[in-house]
Amino acid sequence: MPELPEVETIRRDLLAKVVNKQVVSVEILSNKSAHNPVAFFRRNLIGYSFFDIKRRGKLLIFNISSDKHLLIHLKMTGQLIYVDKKTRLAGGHKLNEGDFVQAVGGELPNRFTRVVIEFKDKSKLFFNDMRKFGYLKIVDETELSRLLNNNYGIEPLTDDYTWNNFKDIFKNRRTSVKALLLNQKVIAGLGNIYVDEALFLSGVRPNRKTNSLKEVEKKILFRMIRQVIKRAIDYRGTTFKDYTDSEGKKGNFSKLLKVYGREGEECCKCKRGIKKIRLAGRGTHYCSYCQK
DNA sequence: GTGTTTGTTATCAA
DNA sequence: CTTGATAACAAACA
Repeated sequence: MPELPEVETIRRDLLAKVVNKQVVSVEILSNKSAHNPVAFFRRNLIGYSFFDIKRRGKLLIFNISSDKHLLIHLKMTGQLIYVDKKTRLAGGHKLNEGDFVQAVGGELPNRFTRVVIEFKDKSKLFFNDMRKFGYLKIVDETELSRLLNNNYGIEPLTDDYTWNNFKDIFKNRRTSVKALLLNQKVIAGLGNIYVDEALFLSGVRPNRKTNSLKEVEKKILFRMIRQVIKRAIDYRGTTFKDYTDSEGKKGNFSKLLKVYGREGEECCKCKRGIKKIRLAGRGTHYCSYCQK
């Protein structure tokens, strides 16, 4: 379940690993995963390289050394794992730490590998995706700006993330604060895990209507969202099930989660039980004492 | 066989 | 027109 911190971790890692390396081959093992005709997809990658990697919300944007861009969305179970020549020639992709999660299994490609991009230095980038929700798509400048302009709200780690912009997202809305924060067109990058965490850190119940939040609650939420996102990036993301970084390693933020996945456990503040309900169609975790 | 997991979109309703 | 609520998608696991 890669959200902003996980996608950002992958972006930073891959910047150092694949930028300015020429693509020499592209294997598409599942047509569903590449959202272009196969011939178009291969023709627009082979022979080119990526000169930069950007991110908007949970979407990765690889700038191709042409006028095009490779979009990669991991959705729920997507992974991008990079293996260099040395590791490949060593006869396997197992890490000493034994850190590969189950879905990777230590072997690449594996049965969930959908796309493989090989670079001139014999390194390879594997796109694994158990559930085939994720995708790779090559778009031109026009389509890219259309997508970015229409689908993404304020971005927590940029200069756009100001108190003025944040408080505006509550205007003229009356849904639950959980649904609001999950809406990528309102605020980009949060998913189920970090919404629950940010609301706990702010002492706000997920089912509160957006127009019921007091100014001070919104202010705390504004700060806590940025804080939890930053901390999670510092810890290289959260692995709850399938997420791994570009080396197949798990994220370290999992043990710092206060409510997500902790149904029935003691609240770290008040020692009462963490509750789990269904809200906005999602499993929702909170403390009914600490969150008002 | 059933329920559960979630990012995003489609669809329908208000 | 806008906004919201919900189903659907897909695959695996308990």
